[in-house]
Formats: sequence, structure tokens, C-alpha cells
Amino acid sequence: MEANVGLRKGEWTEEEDASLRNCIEKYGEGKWHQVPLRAGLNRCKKNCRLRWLNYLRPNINRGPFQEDEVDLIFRLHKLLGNRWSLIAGRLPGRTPNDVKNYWNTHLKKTRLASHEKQKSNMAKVEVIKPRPKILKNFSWIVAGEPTTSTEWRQPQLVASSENEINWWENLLVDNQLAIVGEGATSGTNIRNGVVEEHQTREAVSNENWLGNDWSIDVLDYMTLNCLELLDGNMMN
DNA sequence: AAGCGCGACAACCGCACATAG
DNA sequence: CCTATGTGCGGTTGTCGCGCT
Repeated sequence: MEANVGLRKGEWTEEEDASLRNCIEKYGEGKWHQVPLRAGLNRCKKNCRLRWLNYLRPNINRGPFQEDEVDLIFRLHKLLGNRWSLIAGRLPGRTPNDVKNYWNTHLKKTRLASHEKQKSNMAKVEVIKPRPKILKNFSWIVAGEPTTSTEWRQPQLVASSENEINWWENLLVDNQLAIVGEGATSGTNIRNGVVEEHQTREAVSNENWLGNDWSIDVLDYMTLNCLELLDGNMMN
């Protein structure tokens, strides 16, 4: 239990900002429990951390979101959901809070509107994009067997053809997230990794693959590898 | 001019996870 | 293991400003 009684809350003054900035510049980020004392601030440590991360940190881009940033937010949100820190990680200068606020105020309703529109058009649409058969050829390379049940090696997503890269690109556009789940669950190599351990322990079925914590780890790796793959592809 | 509603964004809060002892 | 503490994240709330009636 923290004794936050008597601590200042609400808007930060210029003096407080300056004290916090000086403190971080002198001692560096981290050790937030020491920051209020070091900076001479009557604020709780979480308050200090938040102010630094969301507002005072250098290179924060406080300008309006550009079209390409918005586009990327849309794509990443389809892939990751409300994982703002991961999404913000792909947007230089943007904080998770910024991205979250922007989504909630600008994009949420746009997306809901397009979803409703999509639903109303569903009867007319046969198949826009067939389910890619390429998925079964996807391979996860696990560098080695995990040494303990809680330790595992990072799997690496490998695309062996142009088609696979194109499919991943489409994934980012068309929200085929469930297919990722099925693919990874049925992947042979990943079963040899810790995922298999979690599967047995949690008795996970294909149906609820995405609803479990361990799937997030796998999804993170898939996402990052996927994005790096795409970055590499665009460079070529 | 006053009141109201709403959008934008900063800040707060509670929870979960990591780690040290 | 268990507990305490530190840290990070995401949902939610509070506040301010602007436009409309």
C-alpha cells in the first residue's frame, strides 16, 4: 500500500516539469521510486514516470498524425488490438498514450462505421480474397529445444517466396488474424517449443488460441518478424 | 452573452507482471 | 516457494476549449 496522501495531483507546472527534466538528465531514466525525492517533487513516482514518458521525453512528436502514421495504426491495430505500446513502438516519436487517445477520438468510430458497412454488404460479397493456401507452407524455425519449461528460444518467421511476403502484407490490410492463430497452432516446429508446454498446461484448443496469454508472446514475435520482413522487402 | 454538448488530450487508477530478498 | 516492491500497460476519467443554439 502506498501512502499518496498529501501528494500533488493534476496539471503540472513549468517548474515541476523543469525539476523532473533536470532530474532525469542528471540521473537517467528508471528508479522511479527515487525520482520524487531527487527532483524535489511532491508527486508520486508513477505520476513522474507518466509525465516523463508521455510529455517530457525528448523527440516526442506532438504534431498532428500524418496519413501514413494513421494508416500504420489501422494496420497494426487489426493485427495487435489495443496493444498501444507495441503500436507506438513502430511510430517514431509517438507515445502509447498519444496513439491510444488518437485511436479513441479519431479512428474508433471510423472503424466501427466501416465495420457496420462491411456487415451490411456481406450478403453481396462472395469471396473477396480466398484463404491463402500458402499458410500451410509457413515455417517456424526454433533455434533449439527449450532447456526448461519456462525458457524457450525465439522462433523466427521465414518467408520462402514472394507470395508469402505478399500474403503477410495482405494480412496487415485485411485482418486475417484468426488464420495466424490456426497456422501457428498447427505448426510443427512451434509445438516443439514452449508453446507446446503452454498448450498442455492450459489445455488450449484451436478455437480459443488467441484468447490466451501465451499466444500474445507468439503473436509478438510473429508481428515483429513480419514487420521486419516487410521492411526488408520494401528496401529491396 | 449564457448554457450546453462534444471533441481532444492529459492524467489517474487499478491490475498484471517482473524481480529481489 | 512466498512476499514485497518496482515497473509498465491499458482502460477510464477529468478538464479545457471550441462551436453551436
